[in-house]
Parts: sequence; structure tokens; C-alpha cells
Amino acid sequence: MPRKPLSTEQLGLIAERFKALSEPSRLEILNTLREGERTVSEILEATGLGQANVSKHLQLLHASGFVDRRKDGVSTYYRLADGDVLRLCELMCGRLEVEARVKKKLFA
Amino acid sequence: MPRKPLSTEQLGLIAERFKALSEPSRLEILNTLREGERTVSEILEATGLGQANVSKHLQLLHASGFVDRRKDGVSTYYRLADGDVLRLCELMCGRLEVEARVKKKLFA
DNA sequence: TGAGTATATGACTATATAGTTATATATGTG
DNA sequence: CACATATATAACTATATAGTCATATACTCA
Repeated sequence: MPRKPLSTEQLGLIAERFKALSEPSRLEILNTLREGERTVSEILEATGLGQANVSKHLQLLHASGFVDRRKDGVSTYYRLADGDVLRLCELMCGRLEVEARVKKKLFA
Repeated sequence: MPRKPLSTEQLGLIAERFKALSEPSRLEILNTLREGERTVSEILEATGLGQANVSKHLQLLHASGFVDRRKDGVSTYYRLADGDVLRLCELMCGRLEVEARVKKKLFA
């Protein structure tokens, strides 16, 4: 949250973006795209998710600006739009690691 | 997302945390706590949300590790657990600003 | 102890959405 | 053109959850 207070409208937009990242299947898709550009078919294979399901998730991730895409012939290639997804997830992972350490210490 | 690939289980935990931040009401609560420690009553007043509703949101935020709390007498004081919420939201805000600039440019 | 206040919790409803199935829309190839 | 393949979309179902109302719990004080 920045220095300035945020309007209700801004909070709504932020919430919407976080929601895009709040589903395991979508994170799995993004995780696949870490390796680089992939077609929908490749994502299907990598994740084991259903075709229609993946397609919808990709539409949402694209609408949220987390992935870019290009069409080439019959295929659509998706890729991470920028490094923010990685940064966001790293931040969350850091939290989880700390948490795990604390829990471990409690039982030690 | 960190350098190493993430397990399905880890992705689930990360998604869970993002979900905690994916509701406007909860962001509004966190936004209130930016100013410092607040009681539930103060949060009610600041946000205009219902009592039971706020209480449940606070339980969730606490379970997710985003807020800490202490009881003093009949009141419970909540506060941001650390700076990560601010960092996460700043990142999202940055994205939205860029997006807004691009949109503006398109219509210029 | 009884009344009052602050917070938490349970039950319920309404809404959003993940996943699936079936179908539509390209695009490429013989 | 007919057909195959890749992706997108529509309709539907099942599940999760935000919000609300009613109630429970916990603390304070007279």
C-alpha cells in the first residue's frame, strides 16, 4: 500500500488483481510459463488441467495483465507479461518459509 | 516465483495467501491499519462494515499471518504483522498505474 | 452478581466462480 | 472444399464465501 490513502475504487482494482493470483490452477499455469513462452496445448500437458478450464484461466490472466500472448497459425503462445508475478510470489514464499521455520521451532 | 519449481502443495498455500488479499473489504481493513494499531470498533467505524463481517475478515487475515493482535481488557487491538502487505499492494498499484498510463496514451 | 460493552461465532442466504461438457471459431492441409 | 487440429466460448453444476442476523463468550464495573 503506497504512502497515500487509497480510494475504494482503487482497492477494488487491487483486490481484483490479487484474486487473479488466488487460484492454485492459475498459479500452476504461471509456474509453467516461468520456463518461457508456451502454447495452450503445452500448458495443458504440463498441468494436466482441462482444455476449457485452462483457456478460461488464460483469458483471466491476460485480462489482468499478468500474461501476454501472440497467435501464430493455429496456436496461441502465452508468456509472463513481466517479472511482477515472480516478485509477488517470491514475497509470499518468503512469508511461508518464515512461517514454516517458526512452526518447526515451536515443535523442536 | 522463486528460482526452484514449486510443488502443487506450495502453490496451494501461496494461492491461499493471495486469496486473503483478494477482497476489497479486507484491503480496506488493512488500509485502515496502515495508520497504526486499531480496535475492532475503530475499524468498524473507519470502514462502515458490519461487526460480524469485520470480525470474520480479521480472523482470516490473522490466520493468514497478515495481522497480529493483542487483547487488552474487553478490546482486541489489531495491527499489520509486517511490511509485506504494503509491499505487495505497492507492487499491484504500480501495475495499475502503468496500465492507466497506457490506456490514457491510447486515447490521447 | 447483574448489567453493559466488545468481540467472536453459528446459521443462513445470495452470489461468484472453478470445472466440465458440448459446441463454435479459426487456421492449416490434402 | 472437406477435414483435422488448436483454441475459445456457452451453458450448466457444484462449491466456496461475503454479508447479515442472532447469539454466545469474555471482560468491566457498579
